[in-house]
Amino acid sequence: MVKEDTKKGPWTEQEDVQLVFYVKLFGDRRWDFIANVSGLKRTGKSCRLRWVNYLNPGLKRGKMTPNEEKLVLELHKKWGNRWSRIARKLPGRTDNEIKNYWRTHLRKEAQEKKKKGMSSYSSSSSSNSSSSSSGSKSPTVEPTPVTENTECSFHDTGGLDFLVDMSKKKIGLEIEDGSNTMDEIFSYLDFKEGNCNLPYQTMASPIWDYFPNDSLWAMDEEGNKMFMQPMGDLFHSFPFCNNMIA
DNA sequence: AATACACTCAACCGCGTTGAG
DNA sequence: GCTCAACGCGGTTGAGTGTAT
Repeated sequence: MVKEDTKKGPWTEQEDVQLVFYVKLFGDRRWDFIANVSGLKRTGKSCRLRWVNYLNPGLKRGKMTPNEEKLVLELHKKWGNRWSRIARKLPGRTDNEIKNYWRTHLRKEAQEKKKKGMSSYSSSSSSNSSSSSSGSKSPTVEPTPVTENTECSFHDTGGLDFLVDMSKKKIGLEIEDGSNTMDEIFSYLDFKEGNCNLPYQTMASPIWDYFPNDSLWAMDEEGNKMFMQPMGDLFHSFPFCNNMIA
């Protein structure tokens, strides 16, 4: 199906909020479905990309740590440009982020070291050369444990500033500084790490209380197939959504 | 202060894979 | 087994930003 007037280019704040809302509602799998029901004039592909690379609350932002850098080098040496595979070993980092990082930082570095005849990669920028695995050619490099409690977690590094600002301005959340802001936002959306992948059927989310029982689903003309009604306007029927984008 | 150049990263594109019908 | 739509991945692009001259 060819989508007419599909939007491209940078995402707006409202689109982001809307996408977060619908992913929260339906999980992060059915991207074409989400693209359709959300009313966003985006392809499912575009929605997925935006979520995976930017909106996902599990993302970690900020500079790569020396350990992460080292791990990327090790894994790239082992797997080549299998970015998504490498990304799975670095919690909170996306394939796109690692790919970009590699291209801008590490590729040059690795090439230079190769020229100099170094037999294995190791991060020169890593001051942590005394790490227990230093010099090891072991293929199983333990990733630095990256948790939401580390100092440079996504929440703490000011990701999604727009949501923060918007929350301050439009939701009325009282946020004093940068800490906890995203927690507050996602908490507000009842959207915490760890349950964002839940299929909507199993989400014990009060968000469903908002839905009228018979407004989401309808039968097709033959009456033999249920389908989800377009919900572009439904987003606006939630009080807090209107508050957010008003 | 203005300009050029370098860098970063969000987003798009094309293609291969997967799974439902 | 075949077809087609959706998904996921890797490569690439280009706008925005930073830095050097």
